[in-house]
Amino acid sequence: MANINDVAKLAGVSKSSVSRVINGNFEHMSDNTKNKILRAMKELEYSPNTLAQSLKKKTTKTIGIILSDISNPFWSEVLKGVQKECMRMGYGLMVSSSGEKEQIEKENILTLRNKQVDGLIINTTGKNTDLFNSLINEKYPFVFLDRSTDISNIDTVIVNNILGAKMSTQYLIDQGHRNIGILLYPLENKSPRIDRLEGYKEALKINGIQINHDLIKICEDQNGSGVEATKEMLALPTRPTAIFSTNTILNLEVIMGVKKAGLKLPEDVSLIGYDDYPWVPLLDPPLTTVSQPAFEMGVKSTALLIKKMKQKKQIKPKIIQLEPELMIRSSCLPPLK
Amino acid sequence: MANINDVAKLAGVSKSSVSRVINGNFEHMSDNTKNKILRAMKELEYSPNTLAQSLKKKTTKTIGIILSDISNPFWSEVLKGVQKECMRMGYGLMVSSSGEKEQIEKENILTLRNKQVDGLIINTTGKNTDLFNSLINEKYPFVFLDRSTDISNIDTVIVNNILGAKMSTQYLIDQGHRNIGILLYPLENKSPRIDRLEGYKEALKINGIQINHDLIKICEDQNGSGVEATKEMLALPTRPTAIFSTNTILNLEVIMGVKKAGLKLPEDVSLIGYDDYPWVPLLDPPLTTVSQPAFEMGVKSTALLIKKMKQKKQIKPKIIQLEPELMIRSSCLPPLK
DNA sequence: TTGAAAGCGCTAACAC
DNA sequence: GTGTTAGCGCTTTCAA
Repeated sequence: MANINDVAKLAGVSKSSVSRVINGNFEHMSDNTKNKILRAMKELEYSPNTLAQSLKKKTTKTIGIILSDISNPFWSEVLKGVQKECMRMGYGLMVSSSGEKEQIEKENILTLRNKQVDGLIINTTGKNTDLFNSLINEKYPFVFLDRSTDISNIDTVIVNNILGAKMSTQYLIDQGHRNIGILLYPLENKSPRIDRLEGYKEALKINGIQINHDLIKICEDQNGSGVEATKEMLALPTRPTAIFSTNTILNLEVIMGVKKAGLKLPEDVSLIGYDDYPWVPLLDPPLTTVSQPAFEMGVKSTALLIKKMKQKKQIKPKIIQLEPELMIRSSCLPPLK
Repeated sequence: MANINDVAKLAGVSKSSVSRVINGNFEHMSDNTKNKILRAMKELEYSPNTLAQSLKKKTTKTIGIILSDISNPFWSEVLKGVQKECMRMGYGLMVSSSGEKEQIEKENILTLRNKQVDGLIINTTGKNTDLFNSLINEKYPFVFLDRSTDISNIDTVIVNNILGAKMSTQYLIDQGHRNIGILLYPLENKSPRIDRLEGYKEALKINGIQINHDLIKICEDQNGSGVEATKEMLALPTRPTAIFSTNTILNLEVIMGVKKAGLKLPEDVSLIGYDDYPWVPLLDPPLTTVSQPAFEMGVKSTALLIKKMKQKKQIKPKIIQLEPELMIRSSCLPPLK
């Protein structure tokens, strides 16, 4: 691979001049010099070493994203949006995944930072508060995606999860349901989970329905736990006539759980899931779900980060809240009398 | 952010010594010096600038992947495997997507190369032969993933697509089907598509079934074209009693197409799809598909690339061929008499 | 309009 | 054991 010196030598000029054409600073350059350099570059198939440029310019034109769980198809869709916006803006993208582990999240952040990426999109585990505070201190640009933390004043792209849960719970209530179960992954510090439970409770409260804690199931993260949880819930004396599932994986496990309990969907029990995909309408039964604008989340968070990186002086952080949408299909029916 | 000079100054030593402890070359260093440096590093919260290290060491410990189409959930699964193996081996990962465009693929490759990533995993559009040849010339390490090209002697991770198509076509024939339709995206130079058509034809041939070109539908890439293609095929005088779909997106479109044609799956027409996911068994009907080891493809291609990068002298390129598996569910029935 | 020289943050050969 | 020095490939003053 040829370098700037090779080009300079071949063109018979100094490397400063070559650098000028690399960076498009021709204004005061003779056409002759310029052409000589251009020709030499072509001949050597030269293209500048981005690493060296970055070291000097102190910017890599690359951002990093840290996902909590790359397994969830929801994040693939988000990633697609991130990727697209990066491409459009001429940025590179480094991807990593924390697997919901605080420690790995921390390492990933540190590694990416050392690689000098210009900014970070973080779908945080919700912990690591100290680290985030120190990033803020250093004025290192980052945005939170989908999940916020206790730390206020961070640019964030988020979906209205209270609304999503409220809408779907209300929809079930409107159909006549009173015993509505909800399945969640452990709340920990994760705002979407907390908010979805909150929205569920709010809807019940507004409608004067007592909260039954047996109908709130916290499933273990990641291992088919939703199937068992569903069966347990359906074995309850106060068996729910409807279930609200708060995660893509859980949606599938609830469907399996209901079948295993020997019950029929939606005749015996109604179901609303979370997140929407092209295949959801083709499930048996076609699932009513809360749809989140995943792709848009990716695009918006990237745009927000890039904007933040570009502005020299601190501007007031922005919280972009997107709205979920209830996709009504045929997995809900009024309860049997 | 502190740099190596700050540490050296604070510890009262030269930066060579600091560099030594960064790189773990303590053997001949006094404990005293070492401790002074360690303390200074901690105090300044120092961590080395990877960019500068890379420029000097001529290796970035980062690889790049170029996907043809990040939209397909299949690639999310592959990416998961790539990500995991990168993590395990201490490599960073840069992700880009060509959207099946030759020109964008080329730009992506060039950009990543300029960013000095140590190697590339390429799920190629199948064109860009000249570029690949020049990479080979420069001894720049890359592996092909899922698709191969005319260029021989490239490390490649691939799935046996002929077998996948043959297995599923044979399965349909065994059920008594003779009129079997196949849906494909444009073959262009894409080996999996070519091979799947080949496998389909081979199975027919072995069983003495004449190929009917009306039953081979090439759908336009990416726009619901599969729905129309299915309807057209089902309107044929020699209407197929079974359909073989060769892509995740097409699977869904065929299901929709059959419904729109007023036909029932699997009673009126059997269907085998390609690629498997947790939600496939929950579709209506539970879909029989050819399952590809997507995650494993990601892991294996990464491992192969890293191995290739590490060996100094050229070793004979390796083709890793993985096997697909037919996941039999209930979307196929013997044809009506 | 162009070139010389310093320096981005680090490593490594060499000298002591 | 430790420091000096040159240099990775580039950009950017500054001077000519």
